[in-house]
Amino acid sequence: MSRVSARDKLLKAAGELFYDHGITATGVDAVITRAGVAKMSLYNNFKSKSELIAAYIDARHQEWLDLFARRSDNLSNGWERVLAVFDAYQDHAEFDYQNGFRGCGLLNAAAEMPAGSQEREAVNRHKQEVREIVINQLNELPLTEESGNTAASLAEHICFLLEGSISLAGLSRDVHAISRARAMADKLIERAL
Amino acid sequence: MSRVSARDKLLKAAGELFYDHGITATGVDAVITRAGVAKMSLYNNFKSKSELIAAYIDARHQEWLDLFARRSDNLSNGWERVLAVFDAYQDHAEFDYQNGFRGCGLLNAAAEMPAGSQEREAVNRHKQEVREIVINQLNELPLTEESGNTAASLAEHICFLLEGSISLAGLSRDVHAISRARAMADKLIERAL
DNA sequence: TTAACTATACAGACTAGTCTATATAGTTAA
DNA sequence: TTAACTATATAGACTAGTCTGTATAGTTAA
Repeated sequence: MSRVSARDKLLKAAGELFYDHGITATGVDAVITRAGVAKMSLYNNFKSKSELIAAYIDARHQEWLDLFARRSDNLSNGWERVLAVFDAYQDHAEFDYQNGFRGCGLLNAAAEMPAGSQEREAVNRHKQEVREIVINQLNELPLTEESGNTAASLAEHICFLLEGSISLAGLSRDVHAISRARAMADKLIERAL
Repeated sequence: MSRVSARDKLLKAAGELFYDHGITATGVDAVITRAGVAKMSLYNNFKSKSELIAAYIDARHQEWLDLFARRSDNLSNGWERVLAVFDAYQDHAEFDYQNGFRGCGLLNAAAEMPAGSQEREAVNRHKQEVREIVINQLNELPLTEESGNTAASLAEHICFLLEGSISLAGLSRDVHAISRARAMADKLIERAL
């Protein structure tokens, strides 16, 4: 009957609870209850809560890559594809969250973890990958590199706008902040050409 | 002998532990042990852990206002005082944290709290106040308001850079990201004059 | 049969918060 | 000076519940 594996149910439930209430504040009992699954199904699929957290971080990373791919697939140039990075985050922000938008799930996860932890490193790698995507798209454009305006530095500026706008959008419950940041990035690229 | 009040010891200990390990992951026993204080001294000074958290958020807010005041006191114009906002965060980032820089303590605190909670609202108010400080400083400058470049929108751009750079600086352990964001803000203001 | 699942009980550490009783330092007033 | 009072601190036992993780026995479906 239930052709959804316990593992997938657990990842879905953990995704919702971790995002809404935070990771540390979410107990494994809450996860299995929401998943509608036995406790041993959790520990048969994951060695520990830590491993479930790692899988959660991986899933969010993959989810964003998929959203970006869908947004950028049919676009013709790097400029549009940089803006699609914002669109992917916007899509993410507009998911039907149980208790409202709370910013980037990965940044929130990192905020709960100690410096140097695997979890923070995993989130760091995700953000580096986003930045590299932006750099690669900008490198396709004929940037006029006057006044030290390299693709790398422009990409960093755009990533600051991205992360800052998502955090503040989550805090102020104003999802439009992300599209305003997108417009700022648009103008920056225009000026750099 | 010990002329430091239990309350101050508790706020200091909570400040360190909450920042380093997160709020939910820090138990009240850990706080009183680090403070070197009896448990009843916590509950004589604070009604609950929630109230200690609220006091922690207040203290971080006040701490930033003090850092900004010290950085901006002897500056002569709004341009420099906007850049002093970055310097205040940089000062904050260079504190001698027990376990390394982990970004903005207030944003991290908000990341652990559910949407709509008092704690998130308090952090939101802090960020709004920072933004208003930036707007007020920009309003002292003769901005050429071509292409919709108002003080408010320029301030939002600068605040995105601020929050984004702090989060990414904490993740990548690269505190210099904040000064690179400062340089970006500097160039933005220059262009807007 | 094999593998993945369920249900439930359990261990042991930890959680926030309360309680009683005691110590000490400073203030007030006879 | 002495005594009473107040405020703040201490130690440490205690409640009632939650935490992660394990153990065990039974069920379901390919």
